[in-house]
Amino acid sequence: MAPVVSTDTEPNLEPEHPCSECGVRLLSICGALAGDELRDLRQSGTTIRHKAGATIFFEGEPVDAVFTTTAGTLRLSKLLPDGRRQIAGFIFPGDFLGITMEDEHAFTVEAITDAELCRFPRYHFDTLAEQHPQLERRLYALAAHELAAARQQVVLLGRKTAAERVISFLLMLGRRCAQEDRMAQEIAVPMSRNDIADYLGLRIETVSREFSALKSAGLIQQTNKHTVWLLQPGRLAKLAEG
Amino acid sequence: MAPVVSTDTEPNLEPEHPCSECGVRLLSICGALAGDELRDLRQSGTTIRHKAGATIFFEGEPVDAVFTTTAGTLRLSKLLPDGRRQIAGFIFPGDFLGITMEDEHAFTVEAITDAELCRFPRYHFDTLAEQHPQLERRLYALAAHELAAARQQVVLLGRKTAAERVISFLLMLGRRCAQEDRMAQEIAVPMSRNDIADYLGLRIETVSREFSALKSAGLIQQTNKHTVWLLQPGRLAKLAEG
DNA sequence: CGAGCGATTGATCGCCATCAAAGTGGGTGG
DNA sequence: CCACCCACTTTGATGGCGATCAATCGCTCG
Repeated sequence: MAPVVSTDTEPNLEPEHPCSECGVRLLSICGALAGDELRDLRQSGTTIRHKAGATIFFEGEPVDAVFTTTAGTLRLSKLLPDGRRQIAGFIFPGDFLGITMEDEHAFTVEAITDAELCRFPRYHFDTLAEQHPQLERRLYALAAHELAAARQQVVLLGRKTAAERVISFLLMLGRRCAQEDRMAQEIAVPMSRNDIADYLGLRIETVSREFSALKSAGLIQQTNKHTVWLLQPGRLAKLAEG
Repeated sequence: MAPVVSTDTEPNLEPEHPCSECGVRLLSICGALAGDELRDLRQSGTTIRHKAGATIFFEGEPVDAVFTTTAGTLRLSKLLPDGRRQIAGFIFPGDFLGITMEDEHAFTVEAITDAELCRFPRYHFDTLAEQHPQLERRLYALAAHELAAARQQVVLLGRKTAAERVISFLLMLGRRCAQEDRMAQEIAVPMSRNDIADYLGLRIETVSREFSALKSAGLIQQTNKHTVWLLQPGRLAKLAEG
């Protein structure tokens, strides 16, 4: 969710080290480490792969590991007893998964697309964090970022109209792929209408209608269901805030 | 917002030290420090008082300080351009105010009741945090806690009905004053109906109606507008989740 | 080509917002 | 001490946005 903090310089790393090829290392938690510390972390970590739709962990399960996402998109969701579902956030490559002090997961995490993660046992990760202030600092920065994002979502859900929610959502996705604010921007929308609806506190039909309205207003354009062009980012940004 | 982490032992502290009398020290960020470090922090800090309704800082202002709340209740809010307001959270005595990596405040903070805070210049606080891993760790724990709370609010706003929102809100307040889960529990509700409405993503009339409904259902009881008894916590808890 | 699932579009409903008016209580000044 | 005021709250009547119900479309895969 958070457009993650990046480091300025590439720490030394022997070329054959598997993490050296990791495309998201510098974006994620691992960027805070180098050399021996990274080797420590790596040795405790395993790469896990999940098919689209698979569950990484369920709400209520014990928190015994943390993760770094290296590929794919995940969703963080919660079910009410009667089946209503709310998605609290999406997790993209480079995002860290494991900001909590609780013993149980408060949310379920599932793969939206095929996904790949690095899994680190929690006890080992906690120890490492205690030994490396810069890692702890990075964790704090990530937590602060996630908190800001969650509060933005609170504003969206509490006070925005359906149209504003959908536009805000597209702009948020756009910010992730942002290469200079281009006039027209192509953005990937890996999640289904259902996921979007459950993220925005709407029903699938409403999301669909809002997409259609944006298309006929000439504000967006779609080639297929998972690719959207933002045609007028400036106007969209205004509309997103009411 | 977060029922804050507490330490087990009271660190040594010379009796005449002003912080030694601080009722919330052990609950807040300062509990991570003792002796010289606490003196450092204290020397950089000033006590500030605000009347009910006063603004501590506005959204968009530079973040040049962090705060610990020692008395009173604050609200964290954001205005949309057309005047719609969303309250992202309430801040109670002991709560830390300043979890961010941004240069500008994302939210406005105002005093709901007369309030008292300890104000610490940011540069000094950041330096102190860098020098004291246990302080950084405490900050991380607080951030993780706030994140969990914010995501709970996301679920509330995205998927709960008006009745469920009001009940969840009362239970959240109840958890703050929780002395054993008593059969009937008295809770303080320092904020106005308007604040409650803007927190729950509802209008004031709806909040009022839901309070009335809970009263006639025998689930709560009110002596005055700012005191509520939870008569059947168990049933309320069930109703809060749908 | 047909089955099946997700997405779209249309018709109607219901919850909560909005509009309106009356009630309540705390504070101030006479 | 009381009368008045004003802001907040409560209650009632109506309306609208988004949910729900329903039908069709369109794509993917067998």
